[in-house]
Amino acid sequence: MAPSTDTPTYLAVAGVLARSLSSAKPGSRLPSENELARTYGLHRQTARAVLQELERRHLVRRVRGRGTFVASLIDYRVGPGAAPSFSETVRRTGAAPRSETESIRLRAAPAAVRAELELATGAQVYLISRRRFVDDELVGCGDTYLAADLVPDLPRRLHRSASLYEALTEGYDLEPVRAVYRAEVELASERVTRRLGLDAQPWTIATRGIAECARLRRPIEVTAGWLRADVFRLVVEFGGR
Amino acid sequence: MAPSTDTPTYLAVAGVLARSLSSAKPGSRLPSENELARTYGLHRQTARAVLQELERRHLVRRVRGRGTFVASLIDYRVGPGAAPSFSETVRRTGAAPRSETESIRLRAAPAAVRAELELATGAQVYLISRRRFVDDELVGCGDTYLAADLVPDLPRRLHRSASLYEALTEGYDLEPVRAVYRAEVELASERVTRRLGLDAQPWTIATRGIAECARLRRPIEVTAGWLRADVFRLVVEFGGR
DNA sequence: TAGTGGTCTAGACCACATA
DNA sequence: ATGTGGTCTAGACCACTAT
Repeated sequence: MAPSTDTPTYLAVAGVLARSLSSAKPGSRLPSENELARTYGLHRQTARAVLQELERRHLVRRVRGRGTFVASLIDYRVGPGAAPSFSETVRRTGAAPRSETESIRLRAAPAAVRAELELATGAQVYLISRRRFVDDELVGCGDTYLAADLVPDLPRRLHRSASLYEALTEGYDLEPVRAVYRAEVELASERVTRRLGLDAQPWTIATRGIAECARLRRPIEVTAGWLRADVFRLVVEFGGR
Repeated sequence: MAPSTDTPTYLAVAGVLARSLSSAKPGSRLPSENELARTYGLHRQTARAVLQELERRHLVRRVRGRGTFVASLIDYRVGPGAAPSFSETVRRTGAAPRSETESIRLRAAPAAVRAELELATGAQVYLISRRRFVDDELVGCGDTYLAADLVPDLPRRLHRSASLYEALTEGYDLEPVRAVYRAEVELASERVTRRLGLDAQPWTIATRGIAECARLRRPIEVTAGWLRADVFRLVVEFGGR
């Protein structure tokens, strides 16, 4: 409240709140902008700056009409051994992962995918669009391209909330294994922003992978995914342990 | 200027500027907040929001008293083969890297470092603090711990702007090779924030590595580094190409 | 309907960099 | 001395979510 030194008021208050947040329960609500302004004797815009600073640090998430809530970062570990699994990553933190198939569409393979899957010109692929949730909060989305001839009748056999991996292994005897994997931190495109239900383009962990089937000795799927970078933290590890 | 639709003014103007930025020369100056307000007929705070939005997207960097400047992101590629070199990474983009030794201090090894370097209790290490520049802009900093017995007389033999790697290979016949490597995106600590000369804690790519010497068959150095995430972009790659 | 966060204007003072 | 970005108050309207 009293800016005794040169450190700005909103950073001072943010520091106070930040310290108290470390022991707060994820998902619990913070004071609103108006409450904060009242209790610290600030203008609403200054109180707002406090909460925005906490949001910038990924300590809270704010949603219009509802409030400001304590966030908890999930480490998204990437190593030479294995590409990370969304569900396992989330479950390890004690939260509840959920994946939902938005749509399954049959279409001619785009050129890039055709090259990666070693398909002939005009070959068809299934494009499977999915959304990822943590504790029922939408935190990511992804697309998978599958050579259509390998998974006949897929739309009927993959239901909305089923695991794609399980469908492939158990339904089609395909055992996808990651051959190429790439992850980077990037600003969401407008399309991904819309899919995530956000206004402003969020930073994301963008992944792209090609999986092969050992039995068939050929690449069978291409996946691209985006996870909100204010929910997941990219961690890379080589060697050690 | 005219909010014909529901998309806010500051995002509309930011979109216009963002498109024009893709063909702008990195380092060149954007209009100031006041100029922007004048040309678009906005209040200064709204013009400010425009430039802050561009900063949030890492398209520009702003510095108090000087102005807003076009930024250029540098990919910081990490793969199973090799840990990236700061200098090579920067040089490949056509920019000018520079590393500067801030200080070299002799001290008892901290417990964590002692374990990683397999040193006896009370063993001494050199702590070398360095700063990283791109085109004379401070973009990172780092610390290196070296077992003191391996590099006698180091403070006199490593000058301010020399390469530490070259000093080790040519001056001491040590050939450090990365054994363990870890990179993650994290908010800078207050200490790192100060070293980077910033007010607000920036997001950084934080790295930590242990290097061994093949000849001696033992770990010889521990390094920790922080690079501004609005200057570098973390990219991880496995397999392929 | 009340409360939340999101946007915008008006106007002020400040610290800092440059000339 | 001027211009830059950084902070702060005052007060307004809006869209969205809950009840």
